[in-house]
Amino acid sequence: MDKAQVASMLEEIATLLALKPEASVFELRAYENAARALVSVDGDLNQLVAEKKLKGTPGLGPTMIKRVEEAVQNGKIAFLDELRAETPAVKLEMMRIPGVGPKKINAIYDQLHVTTLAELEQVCKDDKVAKIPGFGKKTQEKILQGLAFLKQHADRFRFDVAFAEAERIRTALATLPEIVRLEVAGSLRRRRETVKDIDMVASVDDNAPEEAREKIMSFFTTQPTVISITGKGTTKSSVVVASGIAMDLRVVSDSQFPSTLHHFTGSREHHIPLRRRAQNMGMTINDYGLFKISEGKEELVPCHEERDIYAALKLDYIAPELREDTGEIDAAAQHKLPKLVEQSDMRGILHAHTTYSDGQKTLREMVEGCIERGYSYLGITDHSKAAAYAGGLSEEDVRRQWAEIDQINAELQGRFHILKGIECDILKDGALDFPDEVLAGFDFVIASIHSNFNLSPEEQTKRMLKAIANPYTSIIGHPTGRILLGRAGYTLDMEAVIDAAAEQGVCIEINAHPSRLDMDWRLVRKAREKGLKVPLGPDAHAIEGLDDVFYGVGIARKGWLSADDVPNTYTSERLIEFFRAQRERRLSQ
DNA sequence: GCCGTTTTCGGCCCGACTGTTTTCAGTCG
Repeated sequence: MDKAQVASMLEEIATLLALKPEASVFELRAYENAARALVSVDGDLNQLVAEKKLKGTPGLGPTMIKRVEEAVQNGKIAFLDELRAETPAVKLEMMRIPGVGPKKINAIYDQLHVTTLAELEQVCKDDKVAKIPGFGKKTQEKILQGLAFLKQHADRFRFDVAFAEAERIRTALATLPEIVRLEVAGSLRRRRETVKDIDMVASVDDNAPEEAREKIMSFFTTQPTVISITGKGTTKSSVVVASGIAMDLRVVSDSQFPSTLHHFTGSREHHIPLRRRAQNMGMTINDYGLFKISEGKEELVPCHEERDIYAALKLDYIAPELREDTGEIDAAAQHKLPKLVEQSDMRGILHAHTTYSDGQKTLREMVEGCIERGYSYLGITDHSKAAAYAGGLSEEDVRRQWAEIDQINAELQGRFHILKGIECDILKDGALDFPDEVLAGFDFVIASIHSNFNLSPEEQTKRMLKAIANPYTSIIGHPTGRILLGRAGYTLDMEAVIDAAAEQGVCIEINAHPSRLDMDWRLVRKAREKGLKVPLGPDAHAIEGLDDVFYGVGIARKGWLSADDVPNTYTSERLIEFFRAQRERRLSQ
């Protein structure tokens, strides 16, 4: 039983408590808090429990510790089982319908006794839901729409999909002279790997006439990518865009813009301690501003930018990517936030493929793509021979590629440099796919798993640890193999992997492909704390794939990385020396 | 259920929007 598993059990308790009319909302919140507290605790949970080290963790009181211990020792929590037993499964399913919460669920259940979502759909169609006191036609229609939406989508979208939709509309809106400031907010601005919807905030001049807002909203709701309008007013409008993502636009007076943007950027988890801090300082925050409370009256604290809000709370500016309540507020108070890596820090590409294996472009074309984008080096990493499905390179292919690299490097001397790399398969037993004498010829080696995903967690971890122990391994590629919204990835003990990599001085990449974003930012954070270097790999199979670095930068920032934590921000000379020293140190161990 | 430089009891973030009502409950972020 690991932390994530126990945390999800605590979350389930919170949800089930929400469905119990007599339960206290504060008890419920205590379970939510405990779940999050547990995830961010350091160390192996079994060991923490055995050594009684959970005591003193904020958010984990005596009851919560008892629940966690029970989960670890018995694999279950009796209280959770009790709640499950007394809660019909359909109530949990109904929680996923937008606009439907515990109160409505209980009312529908008590009055109509539905046992499945299909039955719920039927009683809506039979006009029975609208007749429940406090309900009406619109609520019934909204439930039907929500059910249809649930059927169509798993209700989350990949970052890149949502980002592209948001950019289309943002660029269009930016042409309106009425708009003073315009920003994407929400989880998209925080660079979450998947998002539920898109939030956008625009401002108009404080003295702008009502027509200005109306014009903006009409323009917004008639964009070509809008497939349906779910709400239209002068302060907020909601639409669904082509890929099925819901999108909200809020229009506020420019003086309110920083507060509104901040509010809708979230996260909710970040805002809770921030508001508590404000309260302790005699202030209050809402989406219209920051107010000083004196003698019962609220006095606006002028904020021209988001930065001013944090400054008024005696905090360094907290970048949106960090607003997840994972210690950023304390760090900001103590001036200990890192200077986050930026796209402009990136000097070269590590992890790209060519026509030698499964890439679509030649080595030379990939080099040209890098030069056009202002990069000064490319670490080329085609597949090794075990990846037969991807045209993995034989030793002979490798030597042929090295010859071409030497030739192009000679041509481009002083302007651009290609590093000889390989994405070498980690075989089932943890050995690498080339013998040492071949591996020694590469400037660097990315070791990745592409087969045997279904080993037991123990075996998979052992396999990965063996690959890390190989002195020629420079970087571990896409460490969990997950495909966002597609597959979970192989199960292995990532904390053990990070510890081993830290001990041996091996890097773990952030695979920047938007369907992977692997390693996960929560793990990046842990890797940084252990002192790992984390390169960004676009895993490009075509020229445009080089641009995926952008997604990786977002994840690196969410993992609190600075430029110095990311080797491909180094100059090519420094990077080559970094890999050389890494190998020398490991061979001498 | 958790927590404490005003507190071991009495708080716990806050406001808008929607849909239903005619003054408000529920949901959301």
